[in-house]
Amino acid sequence: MIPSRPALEAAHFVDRLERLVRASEAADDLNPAQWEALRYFVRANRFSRTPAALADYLVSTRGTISRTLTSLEAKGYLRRGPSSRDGRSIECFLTAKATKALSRDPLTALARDIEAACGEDTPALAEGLRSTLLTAIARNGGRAFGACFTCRHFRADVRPDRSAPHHCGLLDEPLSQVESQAICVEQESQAV
Amino acid sequence: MIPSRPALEAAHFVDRLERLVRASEAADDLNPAQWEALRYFVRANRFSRTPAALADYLVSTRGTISRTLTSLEAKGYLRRGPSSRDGRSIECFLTAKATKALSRDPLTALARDIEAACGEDTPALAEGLRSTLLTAIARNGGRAFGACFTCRHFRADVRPDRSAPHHCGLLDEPLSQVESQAICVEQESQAV
DNA sequence: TCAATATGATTTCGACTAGCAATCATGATC
DNA sequence: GATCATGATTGCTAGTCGAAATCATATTGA
Repeated sequence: MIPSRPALEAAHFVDRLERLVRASEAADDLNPAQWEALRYFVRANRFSRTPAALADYLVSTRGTISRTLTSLEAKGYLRRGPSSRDGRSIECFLTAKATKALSRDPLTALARDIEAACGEDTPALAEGLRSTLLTAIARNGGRAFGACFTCRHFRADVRPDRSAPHHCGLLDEPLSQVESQAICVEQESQAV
Repeated sequence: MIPSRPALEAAHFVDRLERLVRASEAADDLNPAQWEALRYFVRANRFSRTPAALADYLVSTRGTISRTLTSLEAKGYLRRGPSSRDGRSIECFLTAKATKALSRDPLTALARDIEAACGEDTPALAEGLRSTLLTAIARNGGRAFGACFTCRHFRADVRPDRSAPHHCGLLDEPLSQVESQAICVEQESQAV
């Protein structure tokens, strides 16, 4: 199937926009892969802050990710520690330096441009891109990494604990309100 | 200014979509930069098929581009020759091998996903992205590289020659119908 | 229970890429 | 015609990536 001209143009624009972002990223002392790692960890829930999950998210290899994290840790953006859930696994935490860096994330500049250019049509654009992403991920056999609360294992308000009222049916763990908004490596769409 | 949530999400989706494309690109014997060079040259008009124009388009340096082109030439995707317009300049031509490679461009797969996901909203998505790109380029002080016929130097149907009826007022050159659709390094928006 | 297998993280290795700065040639300017 | 701007390339260096090997821990199933 040959895509229509608007579809081809849209793909080109995605490509060029991303290249502009990458050009800005080099200005800091972080490279594109390192930026993406920071962006991931700040949005990932506690089941998903591992090198392997990041490798899946970025469609990269674990070896490559390992070195990216070593580099981030050396520069003081990240701390690695053993996982309490799995003896093989490593858990990653962002430092205050990382949080500060994220406040000047070049991707935020792109978001501003989107808003300036699209105005009230921004939500429609976001929805179109979201559904495109899901289509593309399905085609490539990858994982969606959607928000926790959109998952079919999510159970809302089933616990008496007010600080963690929700529940993950897959991992059998309580979930706070904030956690339910985070992205999760295990997330699966509601629809069957 | 802090962007709205939909704007931030849209930016994230652009980022992730591009990463998926990059992951597919590695499957061929071309790397991302080489793919982008091929995509550029197949769409660039004859005033724009130079290393310097490509460097501007990709927001890269001429040294880097020079090496990318050397690599493409060694692999048989590209041919470099002297420019007839400028003794310092080099003109690049894609080979049949490049044309064939472009038919399996991973970015075309993205275009298909866009069309599958957005259906009749695809043109609206393309417009939103186009106007975002123009905003982003303006902010970064770059060049737009728009289609020739959208340029303020473009003069339609001013020549008797049916094979090249249009005219570029900046370079003082005749333009064919096909050329007027191509992207141009000199393109400037109509609006003042 | 315990061997076989799967998964998670890391490291080594080699190929490649990027940007910077220097160099050389040609064009444009005054 | 001297000076400066522009176009292309290359040496240098730092850094990136992926594949494969290695080691540790979990999981599975006979």
